[in-house]
Parts: sequence; C-alpha cells; structure tokens
Amino acid sequence: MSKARPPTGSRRNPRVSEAILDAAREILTERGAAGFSMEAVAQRAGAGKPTIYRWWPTRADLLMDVYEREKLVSVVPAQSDDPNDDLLRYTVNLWQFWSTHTAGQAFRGLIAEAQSSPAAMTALRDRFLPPRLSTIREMLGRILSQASAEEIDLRARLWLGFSWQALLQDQILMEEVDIGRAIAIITCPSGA
Amino acid sequence: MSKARPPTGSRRNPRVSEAILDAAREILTERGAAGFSMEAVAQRAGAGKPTIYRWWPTRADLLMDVYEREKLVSVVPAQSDDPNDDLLRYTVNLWQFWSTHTAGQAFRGLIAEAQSSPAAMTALRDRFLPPRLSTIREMLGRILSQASAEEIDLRARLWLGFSWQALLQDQILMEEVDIGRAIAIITCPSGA
Amino acid sequence: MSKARPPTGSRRNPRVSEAILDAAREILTERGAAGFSMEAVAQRAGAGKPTIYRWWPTRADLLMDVYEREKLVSVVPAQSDDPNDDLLRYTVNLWQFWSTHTAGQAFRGLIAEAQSSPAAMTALRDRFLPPRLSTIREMLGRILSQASAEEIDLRARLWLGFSWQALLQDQILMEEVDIGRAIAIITCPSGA
Amino acid sequence: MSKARPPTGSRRNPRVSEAILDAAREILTERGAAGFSMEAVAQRAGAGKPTIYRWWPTRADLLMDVYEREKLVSVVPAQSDDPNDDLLRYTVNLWQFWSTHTAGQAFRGLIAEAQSSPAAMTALRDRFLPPRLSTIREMLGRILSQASAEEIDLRARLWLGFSWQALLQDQILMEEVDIGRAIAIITCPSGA
DNA sequence: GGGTAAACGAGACGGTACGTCCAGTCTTTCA
DNA sequence: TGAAAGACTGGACGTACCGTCTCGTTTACCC
Repeated sequence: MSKARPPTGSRRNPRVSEAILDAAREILTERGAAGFSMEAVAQRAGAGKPTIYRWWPTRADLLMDVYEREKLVSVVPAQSDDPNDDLLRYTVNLWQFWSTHTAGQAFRGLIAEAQSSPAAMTALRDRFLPPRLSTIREMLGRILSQASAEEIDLRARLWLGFSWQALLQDQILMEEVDIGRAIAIITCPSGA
Repeated sequence: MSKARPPTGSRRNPRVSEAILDAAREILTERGAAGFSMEAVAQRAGAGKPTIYRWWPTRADLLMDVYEREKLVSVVPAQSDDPNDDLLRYTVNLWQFWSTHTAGQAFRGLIAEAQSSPAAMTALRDRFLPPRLSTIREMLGRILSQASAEEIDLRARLWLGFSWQALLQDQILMEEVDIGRAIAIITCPSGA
Repeated sequence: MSKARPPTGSRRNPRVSEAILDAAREILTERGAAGFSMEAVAQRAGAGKPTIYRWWPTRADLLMDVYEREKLVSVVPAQSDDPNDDLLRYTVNLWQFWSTHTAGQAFRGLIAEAQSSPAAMTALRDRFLPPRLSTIREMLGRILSQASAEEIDLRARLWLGFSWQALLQDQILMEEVDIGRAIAIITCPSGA
Repeated sequence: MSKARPPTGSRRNPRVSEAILDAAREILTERGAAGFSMEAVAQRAGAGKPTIYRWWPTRADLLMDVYEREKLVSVVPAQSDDPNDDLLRYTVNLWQFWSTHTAGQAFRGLIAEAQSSPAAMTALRDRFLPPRLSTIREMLGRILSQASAEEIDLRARLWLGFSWQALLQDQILMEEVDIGRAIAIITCPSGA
C-alpha cells in the first residue's frame, strides 16, 4: 500500500502528511474506529511511526485532523433570512456528513479516546469543540435574539447532546422531520 | 413429564463474583476507564482471567454489571405530585451518582467500548439503555400527558443526549439551576 | 460428544473408565499427540477431570493404558523354529501397529511427556519398558544362544533405539527389507 | 533479572539475542525441559515476548539455537588413523556433552516438541538432523569403506537410535566400554 | 560546493493487554 | 461415604499495538 514518494530532505515533505491523512481516512472508512491504530496508519501510508508521532503526537490529534479536512468539503452554516431553517439545514447536513463520510468514525473515535486519555479530553474540550459550539451559539442567537448568553449556551449543549447521542448509538439515520421537531423543542421560547 | 436431573458439580462461587466486581469497581474508581483492563481486574481480584471471561464474556458485560450494582444503591425515580420536580430530582441524583461514584467511569468506558466493538454497541443499545429510557419516558409522560409516544421519545433522547454530553466532556459538575432550566426546555409545551 | 450414562453413585462406574479410554483413543487418532489433553479427554468422554485424575493420576498413566489396550489386539511375538524370522516378524508387526493404530501417537506422547515430567520418566522406565525389553531379550537370546546377559541387553537397546528413532521422526514407513537388514546387523555375531 | 542494555534502534541488537539465549540456557540448566517456556525466557532475559518470537518463531527454533551454540564449544569429530576409535571418541564426547551441559535438555525438549508440533518435526528432520547424520555417515564410511550408501545410512540410524534411547530414558551415564561394544556391533562387517 | 541539519522509511525494542487453552485442585451434589 | 462433575486459580500461549529509540539515506540550506 506504500506509494513511492521522492524524499524532500530536510524540509517537511507535504506528500508524507498527505499520505498519512489519506491512510487514516481510508482505514476509518474501511474498518471504522475499531481498526484505527497508529500502526495500521503507518503501514498503509508507507510511513514510519516516528514520522506520524512527530506531527500528530497523539491519536486524538490525528483523528481531529482527519475530521477537519473532511469538514472543509461539506458542512457550512448557511445564513438565510430564516434562521430556524438555517439551523435545521446545518444539523441535517452535519448528520449526513457523519453518516456518509469518514467523519463519523473519526468523531466517535475521538470521543472514545477522550474517555481514557486526559490529553485527548483536553484537546476535545478546549480545541475541537469551541469553534463548533460557537457556530451553534451564533445560529441559536439569531433565533432567540433576546436570550442571555447562558441561555444560549445551555441550548447549544442540548443541541450538541442530541447529536452526540445519535452518533454514539449508531442511530444517525433519522427523519428530517424528527430532527426538525427536536430543533423546535430546543429553540422553544423560554418560560416567562 | 420427566424431571430434568439437576446438574451435579460445584456451583458458582459467589465470593469470586463479588471479588471480581469489587476489583473492577476499585480500579475504575482509582484509575478511571483508562486503567480498566481485564488483566488488572483479574490481578486485583486474585482471580484467573478465564473465570472472568466465563461470566462476563466481554468488557462491556463487566462494565454494565458494575454499573448496575452501583445503581441499586442510589438512583431511584421518585413519584411525587410534582412530576416536573421528580424529573429534576432524578436527573440531579443521576449526575451526582455519576460524579461521586464509580458509575460515571463505568458508563464512560461502556460508551467508549461501544464505539469500537459491535457487540458492546448491541449490548448498550438493546440491553442497557432500554430500561433507562423507559424510566425517562414514563416521567416525561407524566409531565406531558397529552403528548404522543413519538413526541415523548424524542424528548427522552434530548434528555439522554444532554446528560451524555456532560458526562463525556467530564463536565457533570453543573448547577442544579442549570439542570432545571434544561429540563424546562425539553419539557416545554409543543408549539400549538 | 458426551454419551448419556446412568450415574452409579459410590461404586466405581466401569462405563466411565470405558468412556474415558475411548475418548482418549479417539483424540489420539484424530488429532495426534498434540491434541491430547486431559481437558479434551474429559470433554469428549463427558466426564469430570477429577474423575480422570482419580484413576490415572498422570497423563502418562492414561497414555500407557490406552497403549496397553490397543496392544492386546495385535502384536504378539511368534515362536517358530526360525528365531531370526520371529524377531523380524515381531518388529515389522510392531511398526505396523504403531503406524496404523492409535498406539504410535500414544507412545510418542508418552516419550515426550517423560522429557518434562520425572514421574512419567519413572513410569516409562520402570513400568512400561521392562516387559517389552524382556520380550526382545528373550527373542535375541534365542538367536544368540551363547551371548552373555550384558551382550543381549546391549543389543536389545540397539533394537529399541532403532525403533524409537523411526517413530520419533515420523519415519516408521520403511521397507521390510531394510528392517531385516537392521535386524541382521544388531544380531551379527560378536567379534571373536 | 534484566540487565541494562543500550538500545540499538533499527538494527538487530546482538546484546538482546545474547541475553535471550543466555536466559534460555540458564533455564534449561536450572529447571530442565519442563521449566522451559517462552514466557520464562522473556522474563529472565528482560525482553518482550514479541522480540523473542521475532527471531525464533517457534520454541523449536530457540531450542535448536541454544543447542548449536553449546555445540561449538565441545564436540568435534576427530580424524585420526583409527576411524573406529574416532567414532567411539565422538560418541563418548557427545554423550558427555549431553550429560554435562545444557545441550541434553535442549535436545530432549526439541524431540518432545516435535511429537506435537508438525513445524518442529519438520525443523528437526530437515534442518537439525541432516548435518549431524552426515558427520556420522562420514565416520562410518571411513570404517566400512566398501559399504553402499544405503548400508551406511542404515547403520547411521542405528547409531542415532542408540544414542537417542539413552538420552530419552535419562540413561546417558554408560560405561565407555559398553558404548564401544555397541559401536562394534553396528560396525560389524555385513554378512556375506 | 562541501558540511551540517532535519525529515524520513524502516523497524527493533520493552511493554501491556488481549482472549484462549490447559493443568491440577477444590467444592458441591447425588446415589 | 465415596464417585462424579463443574468451578476455580494460575500459568503459558501467541498476537496486536503502544510509544520510544536508533539506524542509514536523502535533500536543502548555510557558511
């Protein structure tokens, strides 16, 4: 599986990073989070393990990077004049993205890793999630324009949890209608 | 109707099961999900690995059993005349249970395991969660007495996801007020 | 694989011994010395391991017993008026016996066992071999009527070694002619 | 028991092989073939099991290697002008070698292993024995200069068997006189 | 334009854990 | 009371990865 690659000498070789990320992606797609090991990635990429560890010190780093690259391709928050629909579209796209691409497996692996590795937990909480939560908060803010930051944050967590429980139970195949109703609930106007 | 002859031979030794579950509990408490290995449990329990595998064929089985036994001790759904408060109490107790006992680590380990082991995923989804979701549905049903089963189920998932995201981010330390507000949101009356 | 068997309570049940020996024989035949374990025998016989250990305290005992029972069937030293031919016949029969029956595997297992178990070594040397060596000595004595006991014993060992090295190398398929020539050599008249 | 050893990186570290072979030798000497396990060798050598399996895929490989290294030290066929005496000397030396060194245990372990492992049998028959049988054939050839190859081969097997039966019965303590007489018999001139 | 430094493939290495098999012993049940 | 059978501890099996380390090779940059 090792592709012939001309060495670049003393500068970082971008082909190598590419090969490694490709390999990681392929393994996640073919064998899921279970088959994902640094060993397997190195093997498939035709790279040495130290090379991987040099650029991605932990498994979490690699998983996050794979996820990011996939993300670029598809999920982008829209900004129409119906913010409610924007959030629905975004959510539906995200679930789609998780179910049809490598990303779902990468994310599942990342969350699993975080349960046993403090470093991965930190990376997840402090690096990976914040920008994503921001996006959600921003969308929710457009819907509930008068709500406090705490209120928004709480609803963002509800949204996050709803998506996670579906992913982590391998139940991300859900009718758009149902997702819409869930969105409706977590955006319901706060009790006076 | 011929009476089946009861099998002869030694009976399962309850002290052994106890020792194994105790060891598992202690390891989860002391070292968290990361340090939890069948090997370590066997070691600490002074038991042979085959003995463990005889009664708990997979890691998930053992984790679930540890969780169950802990559960008996503490979290029980109340049934007062304020169903809204019942749900809050239950949730607060559960988070408390997760944070102060072994249970949180066991559950985190179980969810992580399910991400890479199909058997664990099946066990989680088909054996572990159903009774718990039932409890939640029942409580939600008392609050939203006119809602359809699908509606209740959806809100149960929202509740589940909210709890999971907190647990899986190691953020189960939350003000009771906030939990209350989250509960309020997922029980908000469906838009007429 | 367990055959239904009425239990007999506090008297030894001959059916059990039979079942165990049968199982041992079958396993040796089907899987060779490699697959022969007390566990497997107990399993196949539908017996408990302690039952086996009660009557055959070591693996060697069981192997020897299996060998003995097979032996009754076939190899008997003849006693014609050509003692040289008697020995040849006996040897050829023995090799045949080893190659076509369970016995070869049992014997190989016994010798192997003796290399790591002092008890098995003792049993082999002091119980199993003596009667067999006697038979050989007796036959050799008829051929070399004037040789001393030491002389006979030495040649018996040569005969024994010749057969063993063939068995232990899985090379017991040898032309009768060659066996005959080997016999001729070890019975050659001692140098004057 | 692990001795500090500088790592050598991507080239095989000879100190490691040494440590492993030393450990294997020591265990054979101290505990005999019975106590010889890959686990114990790894433990004593301060090496990981995979390291052992990398270089010696089977137990037989390791036993053979231990045997070879010992051999270098002592048993070498002489070539005087009395070929008969050469063979005697060689045999006596070999038995001595088996009885006073680690080698006897290694060889016994190897033969035992071959009875239950086809791979070990192959290694024994196709790799280990041939050079040794050649030596013997060569010596016998010098004694019986007119004998055919088949004749020599047969007598080589007699010699081999004689040595084996002594080793495998733990009876390698034999008077040199007796060994001499056995040699005399298997080198007796073939009947006209 | 020759020497140095970094990146890289390769893979050895000590470890930990896996899940399984077997040896022997202990305990319980039943005739 | 003693035979039978299942449960048990414990040790070894052979394998998969972990993360670290050291090699030797190949450029790219700097003096």
